Amino acid sequence: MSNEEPGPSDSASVDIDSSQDFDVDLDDVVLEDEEEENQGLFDDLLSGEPIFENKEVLRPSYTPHELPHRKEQINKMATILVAALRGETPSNILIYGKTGTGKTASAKFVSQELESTSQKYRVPCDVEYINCEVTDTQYRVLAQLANKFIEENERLIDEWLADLRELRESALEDTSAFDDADFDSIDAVDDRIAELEADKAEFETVPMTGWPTDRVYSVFFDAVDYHERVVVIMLDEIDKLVEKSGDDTLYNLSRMNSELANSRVSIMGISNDLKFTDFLDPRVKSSLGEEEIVFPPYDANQLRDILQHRSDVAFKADALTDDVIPLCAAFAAQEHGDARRALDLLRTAGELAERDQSELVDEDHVRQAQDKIELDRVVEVVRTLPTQSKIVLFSIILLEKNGVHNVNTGEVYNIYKRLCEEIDADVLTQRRVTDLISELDMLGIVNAVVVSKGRYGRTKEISLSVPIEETEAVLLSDSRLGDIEDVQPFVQARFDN
DNA sequence: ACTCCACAGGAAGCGAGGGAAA
DNA sequence: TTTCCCTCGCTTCCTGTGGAGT
Repeated sequence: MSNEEPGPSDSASVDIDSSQDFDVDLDDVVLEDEEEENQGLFDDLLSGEPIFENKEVLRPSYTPHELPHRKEQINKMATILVAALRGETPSNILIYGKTGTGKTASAKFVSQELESTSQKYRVPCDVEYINCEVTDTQYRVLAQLANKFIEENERLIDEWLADLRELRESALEDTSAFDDADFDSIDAVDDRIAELEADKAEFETVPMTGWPTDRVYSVFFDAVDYHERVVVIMLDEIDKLVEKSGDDTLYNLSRMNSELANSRVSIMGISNDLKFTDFLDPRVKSSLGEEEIVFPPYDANQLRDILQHRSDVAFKADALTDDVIPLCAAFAAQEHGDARRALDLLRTAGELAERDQSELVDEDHVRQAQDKIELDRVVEVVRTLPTQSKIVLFSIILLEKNGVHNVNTGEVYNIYKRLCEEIDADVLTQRRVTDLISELDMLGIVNAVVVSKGRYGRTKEISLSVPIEETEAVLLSDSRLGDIEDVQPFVQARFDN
């Protein structure tokens, strides 16, 4: 404990010092060279009456303290999880609902409440959150959990050690300190301290990769079972985990309880996909789905409520015209009642209004925001695509630009091969290109439908579902694809065949 | 009723690249 | 150093298939 204190504060002070030095340097430069021009660069922007009061509450990362229209689901979760506070194992829970229906927000809210209540009543209870879209293999889930619990155990041991040392100090002066404690001599306390320190030294963090999975499992198991507690493991986007690496993880987690001596584990799965349990082993399915909670999509009225709630905090009074919120709600309701989308729209509309130096957010800004969000998403997705996918997408664009709609896989592959030769990239097999096209389909960049043309075989009919000019521009900004100068020959070759 | 196209997409497995342990 | 282990992108080999043409 005592040796920790100087450490962080030391390094922190160094950081501050160095950054201050840096600032001073910068200021000097600016003052010398460009005083005039820089004056007022931000002043103009600042002088416009800002529309926002607190933009943070419109961001997806913000967890509200109140979730309108989700009382029922939250109460149900709480009634199930309250068992944890009595030291019993809560039933496993499965939560279903489309994106932006408040699943994650509600679950996080409940788990925060659970943890704070458990502290109040001094019942050991931990909630661990894992997003399975990021952590999508058994190894990684177990490793992440293991490390979190090791960290938690170390923190606990430090706490206990501090208590014990305090007890030891006071006992040295007056043995009556042992009256309320579990120890009756200094030696006993010393033994316990030594024991805890040995335990702490034994913990080893799990590396990102390298270990056999069963070893990770046993480290995780020991870390959880280190002392008495109830553990709730929240697996967000659990369907992604099952899709990618099967149900082994869930099987292992759900049968843990029968082997744990001190602690109890309960799983809370959150899924976008109502049918993902179809792929599960029946045993896993029944144990996981002990309790199911469904989050229905919000309707336009509910979305309006939510937006109203947040906008009261987010915007200055009277910054919105009357039709802004209903319009955001209506747009988002079309997108299967996605509240995240609705908030995004509202925030972007506000930003656009701010950029216009307008004092009011109006209907027009919302419509612009609708387009902007979609375009931004596409640009970002396309920009970060791997090179091979970019080449495939570019092939599709070339065909589309030359008036060939509903292209099939074979045609795309032919153009793709020529492009690869041109820019000296590896040529992948058609099998692989099929997969890349499916990925583009899932990202919503193209639309690929399997159709049968009878005598003329079965293939995918592929069409672009994003604006062609902008997408092409993004692709050409890639250094490798930028080399392609004359594209005509590629498409021309197609008509020659 | 049967054929047969042009693929879709599953299964297995390879090899490079991350890393750990002996 | 060698030997394991996990992950990822990819290939090879394969079986499956809707429906126009016959």
